[in-house]
Amino acid sequence: MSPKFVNKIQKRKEIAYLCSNLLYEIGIKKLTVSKLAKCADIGKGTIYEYFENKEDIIFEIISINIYNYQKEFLKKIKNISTTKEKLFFFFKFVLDDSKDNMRDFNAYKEYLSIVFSEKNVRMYDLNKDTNNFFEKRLEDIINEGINKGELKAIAINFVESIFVFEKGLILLKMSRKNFNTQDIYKNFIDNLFDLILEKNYKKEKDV
Amino acid sequence: MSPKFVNKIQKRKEIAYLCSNLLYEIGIKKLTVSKLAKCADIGKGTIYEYFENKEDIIFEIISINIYNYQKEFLKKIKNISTTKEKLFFFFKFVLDDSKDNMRDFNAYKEYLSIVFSEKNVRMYDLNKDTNNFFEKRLEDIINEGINKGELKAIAINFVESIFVFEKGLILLKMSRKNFNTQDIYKNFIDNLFDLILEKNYKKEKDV
Amino acid sequence: MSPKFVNKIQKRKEIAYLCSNLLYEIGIKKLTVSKLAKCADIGKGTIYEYFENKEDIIFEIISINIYNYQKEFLKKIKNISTTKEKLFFFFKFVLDDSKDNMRDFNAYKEYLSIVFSEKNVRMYDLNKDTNNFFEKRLEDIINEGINKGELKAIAINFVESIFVFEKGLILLKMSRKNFNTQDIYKNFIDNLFDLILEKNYKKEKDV
Amino acid sequence: MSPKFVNKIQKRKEIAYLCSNLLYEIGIKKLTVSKLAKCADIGKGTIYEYFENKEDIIFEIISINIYNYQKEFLKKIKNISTTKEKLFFFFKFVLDDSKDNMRDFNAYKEYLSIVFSEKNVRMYDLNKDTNNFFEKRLEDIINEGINKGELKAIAINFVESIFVFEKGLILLKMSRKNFNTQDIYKNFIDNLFDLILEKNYKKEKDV
DNA sequence: GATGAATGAGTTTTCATTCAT
DNA sequence: CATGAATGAAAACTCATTCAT
Repeated sequence: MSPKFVNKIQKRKEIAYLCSNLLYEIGIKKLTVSKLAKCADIGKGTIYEYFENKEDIIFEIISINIYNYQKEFLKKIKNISTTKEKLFFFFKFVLDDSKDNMRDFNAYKEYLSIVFSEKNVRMYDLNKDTNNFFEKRLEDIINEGINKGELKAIAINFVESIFVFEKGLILLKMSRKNFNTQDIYKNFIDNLFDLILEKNYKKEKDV
Repeated sequence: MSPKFVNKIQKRKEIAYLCSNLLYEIGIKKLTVSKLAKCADIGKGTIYEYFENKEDIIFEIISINIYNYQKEFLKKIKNISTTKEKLFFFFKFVLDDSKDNMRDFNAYKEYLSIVFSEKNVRMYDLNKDTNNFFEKRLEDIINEGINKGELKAIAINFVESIFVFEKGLILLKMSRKNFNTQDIYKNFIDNLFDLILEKNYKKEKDV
Repeated sequence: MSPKFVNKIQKRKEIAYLCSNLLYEIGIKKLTVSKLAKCADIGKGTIYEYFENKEDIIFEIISINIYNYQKEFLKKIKNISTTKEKLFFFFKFVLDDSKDNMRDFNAYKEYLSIVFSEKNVRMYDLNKDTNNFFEKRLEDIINEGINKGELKAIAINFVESIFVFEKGLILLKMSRKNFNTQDIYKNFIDNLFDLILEKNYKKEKDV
Repeated sequence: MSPKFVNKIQKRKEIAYLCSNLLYEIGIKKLTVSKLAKCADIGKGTIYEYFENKEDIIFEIISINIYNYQKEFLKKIKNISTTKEKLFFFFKFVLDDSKDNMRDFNAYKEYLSIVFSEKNVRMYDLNKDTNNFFEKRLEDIINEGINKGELKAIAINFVESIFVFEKGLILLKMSRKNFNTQDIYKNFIDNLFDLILEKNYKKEKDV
């Protein structure tokens, strides 16, 4: 609990944050410690004052990225009213081709490419936590929809499948050139809502 | 019978086949041309007689793997009768933890890690073709089920979503330690069959 | 004196002749035994039936090139009448930018680059012989001019300098981009002829 | 006095200078980055901290050699009084067989072997600059001789030819074993001075 | 005699990590 | 604490030469 120790953790985050953009810009394969040091405007040796090795700093960068994405997610979803819109927001990550979102999407892609090619326990754990976080958020959305009377009670059974479906879209978008996720999402969501939307809401939509 | 002229294409495949296990065992990151040569029991230079570069041999290994998997898939699915069993077989890739299947699964994981971290056009193309192949097979399965009266006609609308769902399971299994795909699959398939199975078939099941 | 032995020498020349163009086209640095074999339409191993090593075949190619150039030189110079024209023809090698001549010029450039970078005795000897041949030809030209009364007797003293001057032009043309040898040659030859041309010839020219 | 910041340009020159001898001793063909590193007593990787690639360090070595030669040339020529002696000094490069001079001569030979076998723009440019420098110096020598009344005014017309002649001697010395340049030079210079020396100077000499 | 398949020594180059200052 | 200079292990790739057929 010495202030020195706190500073170390703080500085770790600062450095990682500064390097955040670099990762998704040039990709992990071309990322070097030299470039990271230059990007954070510190010496190459200083990197090793705060990080065990290259893997460590990459992990920190990705952690911060994910943490920020989650924080942002929670903040923004508050302002969304209907369940359908919330679901759409949940899928925004895989639907939105804006520069900002693609930054996050590509960062996640780099992240997965590590997870797939290395047996990195921390990365696996981080991924599990992230998955759990977002699956929980999806559950929240559905539960709220049920409580508000928008959705049928059985909707809760679909949480898992919806979550998996989103992962599938992610994989396809990552592994295909110019893969159109929007159309597939629309088709999916229409079929889904036929099953889980409460009648009065459906009618409103039809009218 | 003199080896004066070697069938280069044939030898390419032989070498790639011999190295096939190495790829999924040690992963692309630790794969070196030296190791590949040793694994195929040939000289380092010989690799370059048959492959342009390291990327070329990796591509060949993966191509062969995928090609063999597809061939095997077509052969085996012929002997399966019911639609439900066929679907299960379609998902076998992501459900079966046997050594043999994990070999293929891990090979595909290595493959995706390349696709994610490099901008390799051939890899993207191969991926597209493979995706198309399997989505088509899924369509065949569903269509057959409809024609045989097992499934409702609307089932065809679900092909895309089922395909995406499988991809989602793949991503999750690849990025999570000991991820249990079976339970999720069962839940998904039960919900799905409630929607697309013809009544008489459902009753049979219930009885 | 067995016919087999004669055939070997003959075949050496045939192979070298076929590869002659390849040398100046791609340069010694990029010349490989594989390419040589392909160019002569024989097997790589066959090269080593007729040549000791790579250096040996390069030497043979260059020898042939030089030999042919000399043969051609002797044939063509016969049809030239005046001394000035003969001298011009002597300098043709360094003045003529035609494709054909540049082929020979570049071949000689490659040749010198070997002589300069390796301590190859045969190359040195070949070069000496070639130098001697052409210096002798220059002497012939000048002597003939004197005998015909075109040149002053002292002209013979300039043979060596003229020869060296030509080498200087060669070096400059080889080591400079778009080096204009013609103007320098004209200037040189005019000054020279002021000194060595017999008066009556000079007058003719002035009138 | 901390070595935290090394003057990269300075160190470049230092390394290149240390490797200078190696180049002319073993020649470019046998020069490897490993040997260069060992010669400069640094690690192989350190070479790449200061040079882009192998070509880059070779270029630096040669540049330094040429630069030093020019500096030395200017310094020494100041102390020479007569034009004839100055001319002799100008030709020293191709006449002097002392170890020191041969070092420079061989370095230039290696340099030309690169220029001849590669299409290296920087090398071409360096060569042009060097040529221009020395042709200008030759002009200075002749002009001075004219101004001092040693030489006839027409001597200036011979600058170019003298320059080319020197290049010819260089080529011959480089491509011939034990080529005697001195005799040829003497013959040349005597003929030349018959033409361009002012009468009183000639008489002095004769007397 | 002819051949081309096989090879491995040798080359350039990269870059995570160390360590003296 | 901070640093950047130094490094060498490791990697991809080349190609002259050998040799079994």
